[in-house]
Amino acid sequence: MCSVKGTIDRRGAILAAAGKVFHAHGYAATTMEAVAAEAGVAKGSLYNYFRNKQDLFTQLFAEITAGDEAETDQLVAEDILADEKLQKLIDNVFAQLERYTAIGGLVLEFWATAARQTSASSVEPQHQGELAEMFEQMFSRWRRQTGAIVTQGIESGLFRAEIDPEVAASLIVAVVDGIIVHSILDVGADFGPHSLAALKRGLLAALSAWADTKDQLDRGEL
Amino acid sequence: MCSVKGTIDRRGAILAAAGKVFHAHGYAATTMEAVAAEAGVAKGSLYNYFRNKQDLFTQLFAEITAGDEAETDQLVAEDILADEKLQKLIDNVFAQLERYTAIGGLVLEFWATAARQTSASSVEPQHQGELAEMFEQMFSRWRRQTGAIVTQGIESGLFRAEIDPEVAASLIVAVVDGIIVHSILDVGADFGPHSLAALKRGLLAALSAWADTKDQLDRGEL
Amino acid sequence: MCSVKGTIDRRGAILAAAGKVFHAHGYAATTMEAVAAEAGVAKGSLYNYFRNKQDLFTQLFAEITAGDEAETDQLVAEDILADEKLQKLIDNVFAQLERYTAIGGLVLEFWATAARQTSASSVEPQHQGELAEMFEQMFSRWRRQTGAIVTQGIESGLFRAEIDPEVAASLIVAVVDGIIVHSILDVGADFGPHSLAALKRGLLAALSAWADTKDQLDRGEL
Amino acid sequence: MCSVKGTIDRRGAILAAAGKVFHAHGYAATTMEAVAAEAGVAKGSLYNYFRNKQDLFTQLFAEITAGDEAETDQLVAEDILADEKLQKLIDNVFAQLERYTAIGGLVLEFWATAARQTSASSVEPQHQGELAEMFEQMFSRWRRQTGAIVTQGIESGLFRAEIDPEVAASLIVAVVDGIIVHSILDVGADFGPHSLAALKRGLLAALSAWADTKDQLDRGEL
DNA sequence: AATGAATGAGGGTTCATTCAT
DNA sequence: CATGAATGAACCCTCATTCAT
Repeated sequence: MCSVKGTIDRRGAILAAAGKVFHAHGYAATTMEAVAAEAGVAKGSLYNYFRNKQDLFTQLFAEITAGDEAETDQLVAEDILADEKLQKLIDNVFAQLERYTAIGGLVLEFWATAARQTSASSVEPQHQGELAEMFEQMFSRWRRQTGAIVTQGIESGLFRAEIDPEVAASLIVAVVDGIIVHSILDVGADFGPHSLAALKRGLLAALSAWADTKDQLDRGEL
Repeated sequence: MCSVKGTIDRRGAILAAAGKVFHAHGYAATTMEAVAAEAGVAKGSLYNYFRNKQDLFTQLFAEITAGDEAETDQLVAEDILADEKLQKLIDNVFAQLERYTAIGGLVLEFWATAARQTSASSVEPQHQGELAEMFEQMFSRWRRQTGAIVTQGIESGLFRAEIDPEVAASLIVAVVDGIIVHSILDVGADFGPHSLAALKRGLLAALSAWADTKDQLDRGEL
Repeated sequence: MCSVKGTIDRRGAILAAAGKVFHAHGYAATTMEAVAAEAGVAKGSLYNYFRNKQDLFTQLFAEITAGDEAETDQLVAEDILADEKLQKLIDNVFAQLERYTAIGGLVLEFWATAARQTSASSVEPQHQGELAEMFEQMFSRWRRQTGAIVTQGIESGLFRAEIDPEVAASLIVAVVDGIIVHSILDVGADFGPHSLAALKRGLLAALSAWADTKDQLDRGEL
Repeated sequence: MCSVKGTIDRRGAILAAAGKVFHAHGYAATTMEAVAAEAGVAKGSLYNYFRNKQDLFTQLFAEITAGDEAETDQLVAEDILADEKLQKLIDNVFAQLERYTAIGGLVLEFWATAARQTSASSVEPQHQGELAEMFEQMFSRWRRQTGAIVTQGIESGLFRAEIDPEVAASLIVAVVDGIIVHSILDVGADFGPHSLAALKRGLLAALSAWADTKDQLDRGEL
């Protein structure tokens, strides 16, 4: 409405381009020129929307992860059994495996490099902190939400009472992230529907109170 | 014998320095100058031992992972029960978590960037191939060894017969690597002895034939 | 017209600077920094106009030799006697001796080194091929044009019929280039107007049919 | 006698190796390491025999040209006709064309680069002067000897009296060097026996007193 | 806002030369 | 004399960032 002719969403276009290029080449090997070319704008224009390369990356990350929190919070609040919730949670992740893989590579790389730096570099530490904080938040939210589901399961008697929800959440998140990482690394492991089912079965087996689980098994539901 | 004092292990010193600097700054942000400084040698000296930066990295990786295969193969061949073997395997990994963490960041970064690419970069593809192959081998060995243990467990009736050893191995490796990654990223999750025990318990619960597991649980062994 | 003042010809300035510096120091001893300094631009700016050092050199060569072909072709086509044509051709060369001397050193050096090689060097063979091809073309054009004049002379009865135009052209070009080389090397030989006249006289004596030449000699024209 | 076992001529071996490598790669692209490898000695050993790279090159040049002077002086002193002498001189050069080609490339390159330098370079100018002087001497000797033959020819009435021996010598040397250069550059010109004969014929035609030459032509000797 | 030429610090790598053994 | 590891100056080239238009 306010954008009449060619006033396309430049910022969006740049972010989209950045997503492609960062994913294709990694952070270090991505040049601002390549992003500009992919976005169809001039190199200098990037700096009208983003302070610098790191800022571009940070905002890209924010863009990609935006919306995840709300979605998952909604799932946590749904009125279904905890085991089903957990399965849905996992299904959701794997349904978006591609997206997570895309961003995952960047997270890994970025963390593996700049974010860990203590000294060095002419990059202003401020920006790094921004990204580090975003990472931290993403993971802690992820654990918190998973922990909530586990707690629900324990409270409803579905999961074994002696389970520590925090520990369980950490481990569950670790499995899922491990799979994502293996997918990113494309390391030979195959995570098709078969593996996915096995994963869910295994997780529930580990979490479930025996009777219930056994019943489910008997009913052939797992 | 005649070379005790003066014959310093320059190559070793450089590798050690490279390990530190790579770990601290990541691959891209590590300068050969920094490595040289850390090693206490001149920049040019690095090239007496390593063809280039990539070669230094590759050989560092080889150095760090050397010995792992034999050690684990030995474990696989031991004459103990599969569940105990699996626990030992995991214990081994976590006992060396620090070492894996050190190299892990580099693996992640490297894979997340250069290794995924076929085009780009002026780096000779040969070296990337070398490293890629080493990665591939490391992971596939890791899965193979884990799978062997799972198979042993199934054959001895300890683990449920319907388990696909390959799938199980992939998932187990994924959990473990997920934890390593989380450790690398230092993302807020705590993987102390408590979590470790829970992990082992959960894994065995997911793998075990019910009766046996239940017995063990009854005996309070898990 | 609207760009009179500010629109400096950066590329031209760099080429001019490169000409000076290459000529003064030779290819190998010329640093991009020196060229940049001479041109009054930053080091990095060179790479906005030329892909690399070789490309700069190649384009410099192309720039210098541009226009020669057309000019000489025109001479060949003129409606004057072959012996006069030949003399004009030589006069032209020597009138531009300075320019040929400037570029000649580079040609010699380049050919004497990199261009002879197929292996070695990290330089992309493509560029060398480019330059090698330009050299080849320059020399073959040179011979072709000279050969055409000789043929004209033979056909008109001015030159001896038993002369092989190709051989004669090769030799004539060799003399001229030999003189250029000696000038480049500044090796003590003096090629003033006196020598030039002697050269032309000698050449025509060697080429001419006896009767005519003798007549000319008798008339004191040579 | 004084060299019993392995005391081979190290210096000679190095020079031979240097000749090969310099010829193959040119001065700039030749590394001391490559020379050492070719010679089968350690890099450091080169510096026991030669002060530095330039010195090695200079001494190589001296070695190669040694003996030429005496040989040609002998020819000049022989008791044969001047035209035959000239032909022999040329024959000699072309009989050794390969050797001259080998050294020629280096002369050209060296002159084209280091020797012309006025400022710059950390190389001590002293060495350059040495080489420059050697070049100068080689060419001036070459002209002097040729001039002597021309003078003999004039005095004996074989060559035209009005010829300036110095100019003629300069031109003759220029032709010959031109051909050498073209051979070095391998520029498409073919200088087989046919061309060689034509060259000699042409030269004598240009030099010769008419009657004599005509007689020779009539006798079919040219 | 958009552009893209200009910048220049910095990185990886080479190699002539030295010197301790 | 022989060796070859060590050195470090220097080079080519990249690319994030700026700024005049």
